[in-house]
Amino acid sequence: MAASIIDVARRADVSTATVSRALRGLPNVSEATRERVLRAAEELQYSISPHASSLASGRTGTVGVVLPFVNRWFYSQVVAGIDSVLRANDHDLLLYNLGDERVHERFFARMPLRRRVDALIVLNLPLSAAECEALVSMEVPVAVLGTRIPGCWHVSIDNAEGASTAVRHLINLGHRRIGMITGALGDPRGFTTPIVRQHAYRTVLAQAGIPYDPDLEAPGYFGIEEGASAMAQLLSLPDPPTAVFAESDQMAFGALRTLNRMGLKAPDDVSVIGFDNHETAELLDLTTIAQPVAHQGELLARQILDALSGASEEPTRVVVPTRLVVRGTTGAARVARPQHRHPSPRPGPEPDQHDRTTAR
Amino acid sequence: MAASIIDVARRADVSTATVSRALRGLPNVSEATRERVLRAAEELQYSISPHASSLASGRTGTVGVVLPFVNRWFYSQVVAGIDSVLRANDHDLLLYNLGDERVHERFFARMPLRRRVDALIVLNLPLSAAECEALVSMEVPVAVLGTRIPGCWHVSIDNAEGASTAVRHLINLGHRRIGMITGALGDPRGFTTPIVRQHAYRTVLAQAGIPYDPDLEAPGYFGIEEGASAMAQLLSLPDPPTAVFAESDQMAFGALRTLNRMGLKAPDDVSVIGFDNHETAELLDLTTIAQPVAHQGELLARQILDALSGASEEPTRVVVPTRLVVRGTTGAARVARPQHRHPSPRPGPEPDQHDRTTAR
DNA sequence: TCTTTTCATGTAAACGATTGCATTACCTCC
DNA sequence: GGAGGTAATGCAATCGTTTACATGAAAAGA
Repeated sequence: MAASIIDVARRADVSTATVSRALRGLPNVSEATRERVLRAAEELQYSISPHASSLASGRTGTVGVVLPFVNRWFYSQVVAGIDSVLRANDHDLLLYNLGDERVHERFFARMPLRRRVDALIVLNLPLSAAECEALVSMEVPVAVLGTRIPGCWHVSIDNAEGASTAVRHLINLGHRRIGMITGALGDPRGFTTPIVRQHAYRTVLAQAGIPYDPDLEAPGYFGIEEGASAMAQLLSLPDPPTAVFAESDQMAFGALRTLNRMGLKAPDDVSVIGFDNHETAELLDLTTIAQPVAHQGELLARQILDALSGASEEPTRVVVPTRLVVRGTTGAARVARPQHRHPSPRPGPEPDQHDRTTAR
Repeated sequence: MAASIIDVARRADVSTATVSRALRGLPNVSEATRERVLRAAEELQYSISPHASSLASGRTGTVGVVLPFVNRWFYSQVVAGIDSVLRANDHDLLLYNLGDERVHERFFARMPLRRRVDALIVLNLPLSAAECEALVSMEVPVAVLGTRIPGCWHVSIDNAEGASTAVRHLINLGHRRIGMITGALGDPRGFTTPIVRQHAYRTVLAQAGIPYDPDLEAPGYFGIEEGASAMAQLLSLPDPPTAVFAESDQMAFGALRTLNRMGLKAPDDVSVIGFDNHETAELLDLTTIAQPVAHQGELLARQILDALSGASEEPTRVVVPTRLVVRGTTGAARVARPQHRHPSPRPGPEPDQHDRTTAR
């Protein structure tokens, strides 16, 4: 049977109140007493009962993390970032994986985290208005990545900027026929990231005077396989793109595989740029837009800790920069192919510096 | 203020005891009453206080997962597997990332999970004898992956079998000079996986009559970068290997990168085989030993649930099979190079079937 | 009709901490 | 030497459940 605070109190010959204060390092405990308590606790191998403690104090010392996939690189990276900060501040991390649609529904029907966590971190979850409200109604600080929820702390990258940089990079290389592999779902429900990126893609093309062609947008749903299919779809066009912007590295990987299987090469046949700087991107020599992934997790955790400590009263929003990383899958557009009537001018020298270029 | 069980009791005009029973679906509650309680709870948006509940019942409904890295593919897969099973059985998952050595020490010094979880799942952690004992002394069921701890439930693959299959595959391709990129740490502390694989490598070579050469074993510490260095080291040997077995795909990726940067190709110059069947392995066309990763997580969770429900009294051990997946990075050994005195015989036809071969 | 069972419900004591308030002892200062 | 202040400690209520036990009513058996 594990020792309780009463046992410690008896052994140190003080009241349980004093034990509680001594153990938590509160003031108003004499040095002698504190030491006696500490020793007693040590000898009895006492460890506090977190449940009793939270029941009495109302604090749980736990932060819930709700996300759609633990097993994808991006999320596991963010979780690692959150964990490191939380852990350093003596908080626990309760993981909620909402991948399955049924789990998702159940979560919002039963609100199992209510009263169980001091705060919530929500990662890239498509949420209905009612669901957002349900979260807010838990009356704990909520920090959000990707999704926009009013009244919540917020961390994000500048998606418009990142996507624009990617597309501009391709244009600078002389490409005019530029496809995009999008991640957009049917119902975004507040998960605006893919929409923002897609919008940036269209805007930049328009600014460059390139006409809009809906056929050049293929859905890849943020998956490798789907990215591969999307690329196949783009290549089957009568006038296929010479460059493709995939809004996630995973989809770009799929795209590269498709090229590979069709005997084509990047960047000789098609330039490919991704988004994320996934750990595998370097291996595959993929040009991409890097975002600080684990760092965003750390920021979320810090926001939460500040909110909890009262240091941050009002929800804040922090935007972290992205960075263009030029590698081997993007290159100058080839001179016009036979079916073009007017050969396009030889592209000028690539204005982006090579490797690790910081955009903006 | 959230409603408590007392509010529900008042509204349904019963005692809190009855509310508790009705809500948990216990017998001995009349249908009429149960319905009344359910409605009252619904109307008040009541949700139970897990802390009060665990304090009173002694159960926490939470399983702790302790691991060295959340942000590596392997672990995030396992966690996803654990999560799915736990979630389906209404258990929560408390994540403990022990990557940092200091966090590790603190964990065992303070045992923060004591009294906080009903059970523990430990993934591939190098643990000292004292640490193992500390875990066992928590007096909750413990399920372990990779590490061996007496008195604990256990899931694993047959590492000896898997590694042997990998090395045999290379031998069957006619290779005689076979290197290994090992993951072994200085102090394994019970994390025997790399040792077992290394031992299998040596044994199979010996069985094939190939003399042991310590220079052919280079440490890669399960990392990409380190795998890359290990490969560089092997290639710098006076008589470099014609094939390399990396005991993890990540290290194999690093190895491939090194080859690539040196202008060499797999399998033309060096054959490479990995271990894990990492999601990226297919992309890089890496031959590897596949293990069911998420599935092992599910098994661990199921063992724990069985232990908790009393269905499994004694710790059990389940071994899941591995499978050789032949892809493009392994090929027949080239005929002997100039410096060899006697040309080795032309290798016979590859006995392993191509792609998706199941090894035992 | 009078036990004996069975079933539904209530009573109240845990569970193991935290914390507002009261108390005591000891200083300090006039 | 008494008033007032401060620091250390104790008392006891409280947090929101669960659950052993008691109770009473209805059903079953004799």
